Parts: sequence; structure tokens; C-alpha cells
Amino acid sequence: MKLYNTLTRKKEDFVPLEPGHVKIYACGPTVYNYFHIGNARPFIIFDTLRRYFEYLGFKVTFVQNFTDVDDKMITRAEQERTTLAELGERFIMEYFKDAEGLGIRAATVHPRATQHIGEIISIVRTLIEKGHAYVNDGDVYFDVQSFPDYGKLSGQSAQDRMAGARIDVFEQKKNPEDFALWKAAEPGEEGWDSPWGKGRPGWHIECSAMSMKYLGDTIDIHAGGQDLIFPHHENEIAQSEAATGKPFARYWLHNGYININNEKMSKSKGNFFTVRDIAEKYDLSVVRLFMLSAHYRSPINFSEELIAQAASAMARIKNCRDNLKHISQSGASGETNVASHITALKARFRQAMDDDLNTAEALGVIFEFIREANQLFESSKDADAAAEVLTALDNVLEVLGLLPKEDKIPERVEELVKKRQEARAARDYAAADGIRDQILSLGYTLKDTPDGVKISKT
RNA sequence: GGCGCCAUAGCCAAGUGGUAAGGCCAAGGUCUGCAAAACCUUCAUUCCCCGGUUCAAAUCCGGGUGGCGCCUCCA
Repeated sequence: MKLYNTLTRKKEDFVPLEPGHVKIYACGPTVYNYFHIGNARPFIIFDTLRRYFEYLGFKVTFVQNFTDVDDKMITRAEQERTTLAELGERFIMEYFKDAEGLGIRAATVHPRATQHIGEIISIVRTLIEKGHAYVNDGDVYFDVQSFPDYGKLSGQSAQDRMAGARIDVFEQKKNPEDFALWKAAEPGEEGWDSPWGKGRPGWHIECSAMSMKYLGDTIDIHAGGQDLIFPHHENEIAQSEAATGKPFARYWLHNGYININNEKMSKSKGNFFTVRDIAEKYDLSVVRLFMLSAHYRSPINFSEELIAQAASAMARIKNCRDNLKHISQSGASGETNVASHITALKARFRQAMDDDLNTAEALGVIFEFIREANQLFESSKDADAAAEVLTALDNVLEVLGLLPKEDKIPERVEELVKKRQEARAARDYAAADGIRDQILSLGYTLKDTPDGVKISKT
């Protein structure tokens, strides 16, 4: 499998440190609010990466943190007159609700920053001892000049950035590019005791601490949004490698941005969609399909029109599965040869995914397979062959996290369908149409097809 | 000032040297008590522009135009 590594700016063959085992750390959400579709993109992409590794037979240890202490958390907690712990707990629960709708599986571990204060303090202490960090009035800063490799991920040296002269100079820092490892608590602010006084961790150090704790000093893949390349990931590399003397992560993966109606999503513009907003109108699997229909590194645009397009495409997948399922339960036999189609599907799907997780191409392969399946079973109703095709289709859909959840048809609806069939047989179409309306009012849509009646959730 | 990305049909999007995947929309057809849906077929001689390399370029090189991101909390 090839993956584009931001560190080398090339697609590289992926080779795990430990054969058969992939260790991934993905930067997770700050839990001060519902997450938005911009956040959703990396969650979906890297969940898909994890699923694909498992499909290939790897064991995957996938760590995604919750940032439950930072400026935004503190501000929000003050506004709501609550504690960091309560606020964090609440939005962690909300994260899992939205994640489930999007088909994002729970990570192997979801560590929280506030539960790793001890580990964080320990790394900061090591950095001070090794001369990579210094204390100033309760704050601790990383000394960027002490780490010559600084800039290797973002491709920018400290001097390059200085040319922009847009970095504020704080007199507490030796150099403007130094960053906080530990911040002293403001009066009245929540904090933790440390050797440097009461305070809280800086933003970057938590990821280093939790990655090392759960995955070891060197991991295979560290992932996140492109905007995290600098400074967040650059700083993680500096503090981690300075502390351990070992490489921190071997492959760095970054997903592209989402724009809203061709504009950068921002709160000041008000063009802001949370996943929760979208869930009011669309099944969230549509959002997942939308995200996977372009390459993960490309910037993508989000709009009402585009999500509607994705919804239509999702319906095509569902219809094909419904048809196959129906035929597979028909009991009809036949001689349909599906083996070559299935072999081709698997090979082409894998080829696409092996190429830096080209989900757009993988979806193309799946849609071609769907058309082939529709053609094959248009006339021949071979139950066993349909079941085989459905299984093959479901396997690849599952890797992409797009396998639709089964709608359970309530008994009441089943009864009505039966009654309607009787009415139709008796040519009492007025009664039949009345029953169809009843079924609709229960939230199910009924369709007459050449293969019989089909019911689906409206 | 530095670092980087992108430009393919009405809309979205794959394709990095061998003659344009796929989805949406649209049109035609099949099926159907009706309705709706579904399914099938068709839909880019051409890939922002100008040069160049090559037997061969959407793909490589040079130049241009247009759009965008990061360097500051941010997925």
C-alpha cells in the first residue's frame, strides 16, 4: 500500500514497524461543542484507513484523543458556569452520537488530556532536564533553537517564518517561535499542581504524551487535518523527539479542507454546519459518501446541492442491495456466473485503495459493479448468485463504512402489505391505495416492482 | 516575504506518457391497475491558455492566466 507522507512529500510504500500491526494516532476533537463537517472529514477518512488496514489483515491500534482542556474549553465552561470535566463529558457523549451516524467506529483508545496530566508533566520535566525547555514565571516553553530539525515537517525553518514578521513577540519567551508546554493558571482558573505551580498543559504536549503512552515512542502513522501541520504537528515532533531521541512518527497523513459554498468555513462568516445540523435533513451515511467521493487530500466544497447529489448516489447503492436481497430470498435457481465479476471487483477495489486511499476511484469501481449486478439480474433471478454478489458488495461497502443499516420492517407494516396484496388481487384498487397511504403514514414507502413489493423506510 | 495546492462535461470527480472511470442532472426506452420508484441505453474527438519534448501528452518541461491554503486558535 502506498501512502502520501507529508514528511517526505512523496507517496511511499507503507511498511509497519512491527509486521502485521499498524499503530495510528489521529488528532481528535476539542470537546467544547458539537463537531462540524470540517472535523468530520478526518474522522471519516482515518476511520476508513483503519478499516482498510483491517481488511488487509493487519491488527490496528487506533488512538484518537479528546482535547478536554484548552482556551476554548475554559471560555465555554465559564460561559455555561460549569466545570471543564462536566463540559468535556457532555460533548464526548455527543461526539459518539454523531460518530455512530457517520459510521465512525470507536477508536481502540480514546484518551483524554486531563487524564494524562502526570505523563505530560513527566515529559516536560525531561525536556527541561535535557535543556530543551525553560521555565518562566510558572510557564514552561520549548526552546526551538535547541532542536535543529525544527521545520522538517512543514518545510519551513524558523528564519523563513520570521520573514513574515507576523509572530507576536512575548517577552516571556527567549525566541518568538518557542511554544508553551505548560501554562500557569490565571487567578480563579481551573488547574493542576505541577513542579512549576498550578497550571495546565499547552496544546501540543498532550498528543505527544498520549501517543507515547498508548503506542510507544515511535509510531507508524500520525494523522490529522492539513492545518495541523504547522504548528501543532511540527511542535509535537520537536518535543517528542527531543525528549526520547527517537523518531516520533514514520508517516504523517493530512487531509484537505472543506469549504462551504466555496468559502472557508468560519464562525465570523456564519457559514458553519455541525454534523448535528445535517442529520436533521439527511442520513449521515450520505455525508460519509460525500467525503469519500473525492480524494482525502483534495480540498472539497460543501453545499446543499452537493449533499443532495450524494444522497441520490447513496440511494442507488441501497436500491441495488435491496434488489439483490430480494432475489437472494426468492428461492429461484439459475446458472449465473458471477465469479469473474467478483474477482474483478476485489482486485480493482484493492488497487484503488492501495494507491494512497483513493476512495473516489474505489467508489467508481463499486458503482460499475452495481451496474453489472443490475444487468445480470435483470432477467435471471438466480438466488444463490445474487447472494454471492450481495456478500461481495457488502464486504467492500463495509470497508468504506457505507454498509446501510438494516431497516427492520415492523409486523404491523408487514400485515398491511399482505392486506393490500389481497385487495389488489381482488382488483379493489381503492382499498389498495388506501392501505398504501396507511403504510406511508407509518413511515414506510411501498413500491410495486416486477419482483414483487418492496418496502423501505421513508 | 516564505512554504504548498489546484484548474477534466450543466454540477461533482478519478485518471501523472498510449489515446477521457464513476456519481448527480438531462433525454430516450423497459416495467406498471394507477402512482412513484427502479432498471437499461445515450450524454467530453477532449482535459484553463501559449510554446516545447516525444512515434504518442489531460498526464513531462518552460512561460502565462485564474482560484485556493498555511505561516495566527482551527480538522
